[in-house]
Amino acid sequence: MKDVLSKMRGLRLMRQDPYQCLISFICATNTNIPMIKRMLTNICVNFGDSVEYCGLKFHTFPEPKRLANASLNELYRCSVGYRARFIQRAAMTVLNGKIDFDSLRRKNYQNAKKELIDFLGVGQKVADCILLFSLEKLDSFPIDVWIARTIIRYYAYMFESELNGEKITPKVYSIISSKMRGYFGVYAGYAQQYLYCYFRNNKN
DNA sequence: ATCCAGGTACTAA
DNA sequence: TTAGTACATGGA
Repeated sequence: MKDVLSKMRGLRLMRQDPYQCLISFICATNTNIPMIKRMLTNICVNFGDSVEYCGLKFHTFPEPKRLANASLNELYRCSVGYRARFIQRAAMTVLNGKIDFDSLRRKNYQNAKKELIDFLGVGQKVADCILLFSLEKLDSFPIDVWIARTIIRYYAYMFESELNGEKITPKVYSIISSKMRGYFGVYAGYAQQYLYCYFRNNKN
């Protein structure tokens, strides 16, 4: 960690819009980063508004209303596959005001996480990402395949062989999560980001 | 052809 | 509660 910190110094978390973060990470399940970018670009091009900035054209992220009213067939054209249903439902829930991100921001990690997992298409990992990237829960420690490999390689000594291979079952997720959150403390999320970026970009 | 990718829902023990 | 399995898509 000491080595990673010095090499990645300056890496920072942002406060992404929670709704955009929710939709984005619903798209991020069981696929790869280039594909995620493609899905989100498609969503913006198909449903967002076109704007011009510094002579360049962009498409905004569509408002909840626009996505909630999109048909499944329209969503399929964004190459989101089986996620179309989840995206539609999530947008509707946000539109209806059935989820209040500002209140989640005031709650602690555990309670906020419980509410996020109520979304279809949102499990522990996606919830942890929203908590860390949008809701200021810096003690959230998202576990994807890459951070899992890093932990198995460098932190396996902390576990009593509860890690069956590399498969992140919900149970294994909980075990790793609580162990890492306990170890790194209130800035566990920053620890996760530094480890993730370092070991993903350097492909060790 | 088969596996994998910033996992999750569903079902049956 | 906990394992097995299906899931859309596209690249390797």
